Amino acid sequence: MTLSEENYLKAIYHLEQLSGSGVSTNALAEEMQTKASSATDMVKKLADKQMLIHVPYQGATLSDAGRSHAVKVIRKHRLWETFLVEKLNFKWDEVHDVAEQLEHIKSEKLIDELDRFLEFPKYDPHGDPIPDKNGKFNTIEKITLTQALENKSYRCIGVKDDSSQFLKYLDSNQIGLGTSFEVVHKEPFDQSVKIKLKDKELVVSQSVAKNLFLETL
Amino acid sequence: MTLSEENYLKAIYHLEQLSGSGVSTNALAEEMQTKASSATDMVKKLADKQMLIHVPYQGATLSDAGRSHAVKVIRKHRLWETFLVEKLNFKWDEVHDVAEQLEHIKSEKLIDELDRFLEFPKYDPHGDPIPDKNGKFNTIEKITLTQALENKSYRCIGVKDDSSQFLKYLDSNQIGLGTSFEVVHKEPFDQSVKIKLKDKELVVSQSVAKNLFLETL
DNA sequence: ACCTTTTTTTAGTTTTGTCTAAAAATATAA
DNA sequence: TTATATTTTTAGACAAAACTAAAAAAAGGT
Ligand SMILES: [Mn+2]
Ligand SMILES: [Mn+2]
Ligand SMILES: [Mn+2]
Ligand SMILES: [Mn+2]
Repeated sequence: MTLSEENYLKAIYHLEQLSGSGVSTNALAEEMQTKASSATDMVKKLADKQMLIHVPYQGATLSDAGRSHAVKVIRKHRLWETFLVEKLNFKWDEVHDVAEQLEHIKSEKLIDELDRFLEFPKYDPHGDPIPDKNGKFNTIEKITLTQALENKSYRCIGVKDDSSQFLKYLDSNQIGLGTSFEVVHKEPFDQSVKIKLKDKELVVSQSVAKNLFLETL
Repeated sequence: MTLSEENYLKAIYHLEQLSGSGVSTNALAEEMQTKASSATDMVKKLADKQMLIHVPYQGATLSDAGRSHAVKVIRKHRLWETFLVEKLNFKWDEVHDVAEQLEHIKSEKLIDELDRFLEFPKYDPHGDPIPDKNGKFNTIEKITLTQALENKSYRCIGVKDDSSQFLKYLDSNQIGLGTSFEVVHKEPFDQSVKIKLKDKELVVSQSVAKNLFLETL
């Protein structure tokens, strides 16, 4: 698998998770920031390599081999992100781009030893589950802040958007993984949410609310 | 700098160190395990990018920018090798191929934090000096076992050949970095050397002797 | 100096991954 | 159902990095 093929596999895996079904050429091109014709080319190549099934005009569906490889790349990405934060003083908004490079390093021993070195972490710095050596990982149900109820308390356990912009916004408002707060008010007009954390009140927009994963306290 | 350009820069740097002068196209092709025509293509490209000076039919000489970049890649290679051995339970014969991949990861913060995490090591697992952030590194004079004198004692401080084959040979004979021994006899007929280490005597061939770096005790 | 061998460069091709433009298939909507 | 819009695929081109084959330059030997 080349670097490019791995990135496409990861993108297809991601889109399959979101939609629950096959992945359209346009959606894939959009996700990969490229043209539909390029996506078609790669889908055909990956179909040749038995990584997915492609029915022309009907989209692509990962094979077991393709899904397994995608999960391996995701495992590497999340382990490296964890390493960068835990050992190399990176902030959670600085790790993604470097992990995008590191996830393509080829060495089974490297990644398994890294896993051991980090003491087999279950979640990465953004709250995403880390697949183990066999590709298994936790999928606890997470709600977003848009789904939370007034006067109830929650803990932040993940982010849907892991862009540097969003993460820095959270930092500047003292919200991180593990942060607990109470939902004070949900504004019907613009779907903004007022929360109380550490005795401070804060209003967050809908764009923020829908990207915060919570667990009920 | 692309991965390929970086590998060529490293090779040219290496050959310049060995010969002390400019690098011929053939030597470069040999080092890179490729054809002379490919070497010419890349030398021209690197000359365009001001990484080296190329006089047709006269070979290539690194510019300051080229040498500086080569040293940066070498710094990364050696820091990663150190990380693999110190933290991830790799043996010294297992690190090279993985480091060849890791040395191309682009992130200044990554490598400087790795350096700090490893507590600014001065030498890699093969005894090669690690350039610091500014590209400076120790160049202590090293002799090879072929140059050692009878009835004198030495300590192994490096290897010239870092192939897995050679390193495994050393392992199986209990020779590693820091190992001390006495030179018992130098055989004029075939340049083999008999040494005494930990009360055991061992005869090593000339091929072995010329790849072992020593310091006088 | 002249011929031969070796080294280096040039010219043209291949593969991978991208692109634009155009054609074909599918979806939508009057 | 038929026209229109959208999506997807095909066709052809390009850049990077490799290759082979051939031409050109330099080095060696007599
Ligand atoms: Mn990430
Ligand atoms: Mn992550
Ligand atoms: Mn090495
Ligand atoms: Mn080394």
